[in-house]
Amino acid sequence: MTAEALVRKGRKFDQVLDGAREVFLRDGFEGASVDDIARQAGVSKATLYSYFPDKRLLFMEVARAQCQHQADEALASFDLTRPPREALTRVAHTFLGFIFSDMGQRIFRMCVAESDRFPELGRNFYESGPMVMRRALTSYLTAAVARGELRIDDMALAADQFAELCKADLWPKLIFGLKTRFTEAEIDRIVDGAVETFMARYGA
Amino acid sequence: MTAEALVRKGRKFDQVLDGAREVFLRDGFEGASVDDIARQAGVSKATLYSYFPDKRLLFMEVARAQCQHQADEALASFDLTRPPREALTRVAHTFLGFIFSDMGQRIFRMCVAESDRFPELGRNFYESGPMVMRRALTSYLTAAVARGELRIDDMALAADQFAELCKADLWPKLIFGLKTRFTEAEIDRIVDGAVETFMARYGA
DNA sequence: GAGAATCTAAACTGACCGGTTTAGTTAAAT
DNA sequence: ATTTAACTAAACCGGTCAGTTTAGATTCTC
Repeated sequence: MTAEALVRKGRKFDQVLDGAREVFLRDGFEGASVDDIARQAGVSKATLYSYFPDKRLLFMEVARAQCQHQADEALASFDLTRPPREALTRVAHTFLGFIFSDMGQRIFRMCVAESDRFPELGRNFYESGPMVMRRALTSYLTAAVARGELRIDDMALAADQFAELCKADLWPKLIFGLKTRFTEAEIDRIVDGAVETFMARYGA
Repeated sequence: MTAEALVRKGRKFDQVLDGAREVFLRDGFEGASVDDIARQAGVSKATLYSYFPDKRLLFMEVARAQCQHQADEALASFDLTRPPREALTRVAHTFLGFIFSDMGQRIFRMCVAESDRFPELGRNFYESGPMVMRRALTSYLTAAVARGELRIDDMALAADQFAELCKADLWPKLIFGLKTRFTEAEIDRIVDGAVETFMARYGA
């Protein structure tokens, strides 16, 4: 008996989660039927219900795992030692690459839509979304200030401002369906503009 | 026969729209049942269906009207003649006052959630939401640049950046349910920070 | 290979929902 | 006062969905 057997009672646990993720992300919470999920997972409905007491908890688990996964991935490529313009440009591209991805959008949409039905979901997403970005940026900014490369009084505010600057123009267009993808040039315009504005305020 | 009788065939048209708005904003598109709407509107289901061929079109009409109404309201108080710090601070407070309102939030949530089911909805919201803000700001910035109070190369980018700066920190917390309202001090911190950063970049 | 745990397919329950219909009532126009 | 347009309440239809049950098949363990 392995350790996780206490939680994952059977061998098809992962199949269920994978199928649920796929269908939930495609159709949303209400749009996804449990029969669809079971079919997608290649599992009987009874098996699914032997793992999760109801649809709501299955959804929560999918969302939680997905947020976790993305937070980890986002944190992977951070270099605290580079000078501000370079580091910020790089962070911005990573950040946008994620929130503009199909997966990132779907998760955002789902969290916004369902976060009053599932208050935990919103909090969870915030923790492993905006909060991760803020922490990563803050620690970089702190290091850069210590090196005398930046001058910042309110570190958290500076981090949040930079994140917001990166979304200018593009994010609303994406989220409300006016565009579905952007050229390198469009992204560079925003990122360079964000870095420029940030440096104008906080550059040493 | 009045002019609007061609469109509003009967006397309870407004009742239906009012009831629909209330229920849709409270429960979302899927969550709202037509029976609920009819009950809330104080109207029979048959009457409701005599005005609108189906639930989807009723929803679209409610959303359209609501977006229009808010766009008009937002544009009311703009003073193109004031100096940047004052004008921007004022715009920021108006802007935040709206997007932080209960109504503003609900509409945003609804548009995000349903804008792949109803592509028109997203576009409509964008036109009478972000786009209105951008146009208003752009025209102010243009005037201020002409007066020599600001120096801006990409007007649209500057406008979008300012709007984004105003949402730093607060907006994600609100939208993901970490907080439901903010103190004056919390808002001032963000608005002042936004104006400061904007002026650092674009001040003449 | 026996027994226990896990899984399956499919039928079923009970509830809800969008939309229609019916038979009759209220209000407005002439 | 009569006609006509708008409205009502309630039953009804076809369909979907979450969740349960059943009877049996598969897989794992020892």
